[in-house]
Amino acid sequence: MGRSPCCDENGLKKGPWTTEEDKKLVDFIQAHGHGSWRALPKLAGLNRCGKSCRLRWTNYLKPDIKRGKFSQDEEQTILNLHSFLGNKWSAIASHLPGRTDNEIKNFWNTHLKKKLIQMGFDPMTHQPRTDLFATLPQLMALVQLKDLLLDHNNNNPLDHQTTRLQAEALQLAKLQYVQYLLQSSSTSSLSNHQNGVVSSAAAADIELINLLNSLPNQQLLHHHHHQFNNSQFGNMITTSTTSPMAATQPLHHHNHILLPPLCDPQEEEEVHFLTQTTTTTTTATTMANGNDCNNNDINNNNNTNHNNNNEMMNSWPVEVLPSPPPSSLPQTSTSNPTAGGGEGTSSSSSSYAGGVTSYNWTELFLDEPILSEISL
DNA sequence: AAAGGTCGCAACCGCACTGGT
DNA sequence: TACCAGTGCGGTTGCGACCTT
Repeated sequence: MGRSPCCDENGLKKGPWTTEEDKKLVDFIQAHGHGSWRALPKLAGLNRCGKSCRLRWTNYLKPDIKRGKFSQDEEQTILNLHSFLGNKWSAIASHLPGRTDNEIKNFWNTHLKKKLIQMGFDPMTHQPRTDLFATLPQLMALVQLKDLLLDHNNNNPLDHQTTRLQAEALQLAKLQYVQYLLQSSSTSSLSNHQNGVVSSAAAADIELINLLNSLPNQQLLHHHHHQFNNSQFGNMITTSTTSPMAATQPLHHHNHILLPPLCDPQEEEEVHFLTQTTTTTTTATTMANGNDCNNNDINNNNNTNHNNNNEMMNSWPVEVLPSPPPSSLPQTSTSNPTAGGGEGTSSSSSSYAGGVTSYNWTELFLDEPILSEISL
């Protein structure tokens, strides 16, 4: 069970590989195979440890490695597999020819996880998060939207009613979040902590906290003359970040998340889109549908709410597969991922598909009294 | 133009597992 | 059975590129 000696013990080189080193490694492996990775560096004339050589070869230099952007199919495959394999990157990679576990892991952490969070899905379970806190990105978007609409349509300063609603919405959100923290501390989060495991669901919370931190402080304080007390909000953040989770998770700061995008945010023209909208209800619905990145015909959306919900799902191709049993959700057990849960190749299952198709943002929005009030 | 911030990816770290002795 | 080398794997970090102010 001994650990491999590390590179720094022998003054071996670390860090980025040069083209010369790459060439030495490739030439040697093509001529002799890698054999023993530990012996390889000396034989190949490299001042690196074997582990570093192995990583460089498997993650970058191997001839069959596919590089470049992930396709929609690949993206969907990753989502499907992750929904029941969890962070078993190597297992996921085995279903994506030419892609390495490292590359998939990076892609997940930088793109797909954010995407799910923005949509209100728990990236750990791939299920919709029904607590109000999970809907905060959309709630904030709605509040912002109200501002935009008023500014655009009336060209007037914000009225008191709007700012009051903004404050109420955030107060409600705050209370909901505190309740959420209390509940979760006695259930999943706590058990995860006890196991020394940091759940991605809680990581999602941190991301949302950051979102909260970035959005309303400026906006509300700017418009609301401090009716919504900044220190109150700050306390909420402080409370949350003192949790064991927060202590172990880096606080990634993200830019504003205005809408739950299903398309590439870079392709969205949010301001243009929003300022063309004439009613809040329409916009909330469109936000709920989320996928109309290239659709400027708002009136059409207004008449096709339900259809668009389906289109939303279609915009992100989902394999129609049976849902796995709960036990096959990502776990931290040490069981072999290939042994349980039926890690099939073409017949694999996905809870993700079921979760998405049963989820309706419109209902979530309009069932909230405060949001109904805003949308009137 | 420059400084600071953010993001994405390559590489590293360290634990876990396997098989040989 | 214990030890050790080799390897697999998931989490984390460092840094360059790009973006924003």
